[in-house]
Amino acid sequence: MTTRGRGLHGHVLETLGPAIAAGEYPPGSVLRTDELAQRFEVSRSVMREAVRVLESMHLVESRRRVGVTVLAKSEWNVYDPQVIRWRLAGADRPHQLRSLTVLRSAVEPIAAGLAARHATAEQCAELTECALGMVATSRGHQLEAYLVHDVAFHRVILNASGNEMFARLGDVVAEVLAGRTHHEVMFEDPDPAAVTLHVQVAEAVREGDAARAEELTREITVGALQELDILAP
Amino acid sequence: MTTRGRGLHGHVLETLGPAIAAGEYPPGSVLRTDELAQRFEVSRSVMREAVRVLESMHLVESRRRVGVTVLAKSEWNVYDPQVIRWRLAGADRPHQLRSLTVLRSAVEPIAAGLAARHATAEQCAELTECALGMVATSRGHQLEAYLVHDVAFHRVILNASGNEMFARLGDVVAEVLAGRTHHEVMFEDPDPAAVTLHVQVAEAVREGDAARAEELTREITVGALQELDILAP
DNA sequence: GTGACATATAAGTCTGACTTTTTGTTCACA
DNA sequence: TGTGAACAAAAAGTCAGACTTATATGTCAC
Repeated sequence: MTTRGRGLHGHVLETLGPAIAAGEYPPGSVLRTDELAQRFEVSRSVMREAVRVLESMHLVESRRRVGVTVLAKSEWNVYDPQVIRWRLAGADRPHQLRSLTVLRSAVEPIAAGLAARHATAEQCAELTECALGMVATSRGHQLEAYLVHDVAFHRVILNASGNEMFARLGDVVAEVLAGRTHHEVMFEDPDPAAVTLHVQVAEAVREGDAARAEELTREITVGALQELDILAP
Repeated sequence: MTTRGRGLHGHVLETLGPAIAAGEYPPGSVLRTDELAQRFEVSRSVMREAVRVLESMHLVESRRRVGVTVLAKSEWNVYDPQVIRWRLAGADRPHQLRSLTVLRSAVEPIAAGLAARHATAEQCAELTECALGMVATSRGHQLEAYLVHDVAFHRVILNASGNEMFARLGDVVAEVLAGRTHHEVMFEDPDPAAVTLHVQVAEAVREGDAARAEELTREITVGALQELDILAP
């Protein structure tokens, strides 16, 4: 699925990246390019390219006479989709999933409000279609099919907001929703109330009712927070 | 300030990156590594490292027998701090500033609410200090000094939220605030009402009043939206 | 027009030699 | 004993050149 492994340098990244993201090398650890090149059985040039990419993600820092130093987590480019994927693949997964869910809860209501203002007729149609798809697959253990429509729904909202920063969070939301279905508690059919909320959001967007779209989406994200026991008492 | 230019490859990036981010090469444009290496008077290895970094930002895609293709803006990693800086430095600046301000308006109120719950005593003290600094410099054309305190204030809020995704938006907010002071309308002293709001947010966080901190911060961000004529009628 | 094949092209890879920066040590001198 | 300047070693940085591989495109037979 995510195994693109474009070229040798890509293969190195897919091994070293997750390892660093999982915290296998504590901050301050020092690696040497030559040694890494030997370990991965690639030439120094290939290894250097991989290190450059890790450096651009602020996962490591390369300094002369010292080596390649692993940086503290607080330095990482945590919005880099690849970093997010690497972290979700490792031991940090639960923590990462919580952070992302909180981010979602901040962004999506505002995005829905904007979508109600800016959505095109086509986007409104897509949204309704997604919502109907969710209703149709909400019973009878069709969790995978339901997930597809759920992800599509939220993607349309984020895109329709007209804000490029929101639009680029589509992958993040997809990852969170998939995580919930595949790894977290989600044995039974989805909550009927949540399904209804999605239908109502689609309605509100179609009617251009920004305030209602925002409020309804807030209810959806509050539900997501509660599922992870992130309370708001 | 931002001119780190670490190594030759860094110098290449600082020229090529902004050019691409500014849209000088339309999506689909094809560059050749050898040609670029000649143009920048560096070896192919150095050029390749630079291309790899641009590729990790999804600004370009490198394919055999084709070359280095510039990707559509919708593919870019718009949360990469370097990409944000490059775009802010170019013709895209106004558009970028608007996107980021909308993002701010979504995130900061939620972050303030969380800060009210999670802030340490030290963070509360810092916050109060920042707010007082803002008050002290809010009159008499001390715009630069005011900006320093303003940026610090919002950084503390984002950090105190305890959410790493929010915390990493500190640079973004700093950039937006600096942009407003340096390039946009900001000839006179800051709005006294805004200053008061910051003081009140500090209060609310200190008292652990999440709902009030959130609401007051929302008022601040709504003000920022209005300054850019992003209405909410 | 369709499909198999050949060819040219540009990225990808490897190697080895050389340069540059920086750290840490050593040694002289106050 | 402490200070500092010179020195040596280590690791990244840079370069040039030869070679490999994938692939877009054109060619030809059918």
